[in-house]
Amino acid sequence: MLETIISQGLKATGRRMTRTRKAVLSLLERTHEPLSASEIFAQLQEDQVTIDLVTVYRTVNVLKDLGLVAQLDLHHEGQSRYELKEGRKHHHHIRCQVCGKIVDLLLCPLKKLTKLIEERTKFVVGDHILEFTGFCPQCQ
Amino acid sequence: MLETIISQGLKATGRRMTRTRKAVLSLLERTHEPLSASEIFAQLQEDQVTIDLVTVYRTVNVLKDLGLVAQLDLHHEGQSRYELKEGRKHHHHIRCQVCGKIVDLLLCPLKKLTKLIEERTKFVVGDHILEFTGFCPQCQ
DNA sequence: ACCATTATTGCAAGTCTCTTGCAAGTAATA
DNA sequence: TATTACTTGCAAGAGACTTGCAATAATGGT
Ligand SMILES: [Mn+2]
Ligand SMILES: [Mn+2]
Ligand SMILES: [Zn+2]
Ligand SMILES: [Zn+2]
Repeated sequence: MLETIISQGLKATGRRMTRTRKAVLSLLERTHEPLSASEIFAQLQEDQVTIDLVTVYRTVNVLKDLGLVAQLDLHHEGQSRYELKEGRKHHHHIRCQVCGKIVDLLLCPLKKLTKLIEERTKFVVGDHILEFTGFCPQCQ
Repeated sequence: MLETIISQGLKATGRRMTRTRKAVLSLLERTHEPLSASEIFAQLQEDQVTIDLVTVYRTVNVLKDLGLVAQLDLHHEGQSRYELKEGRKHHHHIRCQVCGKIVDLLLCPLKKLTKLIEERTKFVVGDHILEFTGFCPQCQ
């Protein structure tokens, strides 16, 4: 169970499992789009969970430190989004530029390209971001 | 000449070529890395050009509207960067996570993938962003 | 070259996302 | 249950970017 896995990660780094961390985790677990801090905050308010926006930021940063959450900076959004990594593999996203809907692209075409780039640039390639925008079926 | 091309674009949209716009353009023209607004501001100060940071923001937005400048949102940078599109083709970037150096990748591997994504997601794909991070030759 | 028109600029203030300081609250361990 | 130290909420701050407005300057016609 996710909460158990994460409790271990927290404990291993001298941190504690708390009411608010459980609430953020459970929301991320049942949501299938990456959420921004303010969206997490708003949804938890709706769920009658007492939490401060500052705590949301601190919580997603802890989860990111533990490697349990990915932080996405989508083009021109001006805010980060967060999604659970646990149990999902590396992937990318496409976002509708009309309604904002975000869909997982369960692929990554960049393994070979990375090698080519390292040869050409003499960089050691670490990470990459890849994101598509367009019009979703409803907004065409 | 670039300034002539751009004067036409400005005029066609009821805008004017000004001292500050010339200064920003000439800086972007002679710079080979994408610049942030504050970098443009700082460099112009150094060049003895009197300009306000607000005007830099307004200028890059005008140039973006005219399709003459690309706005890049690099991962976790927290600020946008701008580069001239005029005379350069679509490409992507790699950034050194130590020193911040940004290098052009004169390639784009995403033509075929776009078609696949449209089939799978039923989105109409518009644009994409692709960026690599890593360690440049000096910082390894 | 001058004037009238209207876009542009600089300054101040505002917005938005995200971070930090600190006292009060609470989880973990014995 | 008592101790310890991590976590929280509130207030304040930082940084990127935007907006309101009066002063300034580019443009086009004379
Ligand atoms: Mn995803
Ligand atoms: Mn470039
Ligand atoms: Zn990938
Ligand atoms: Zn591309």
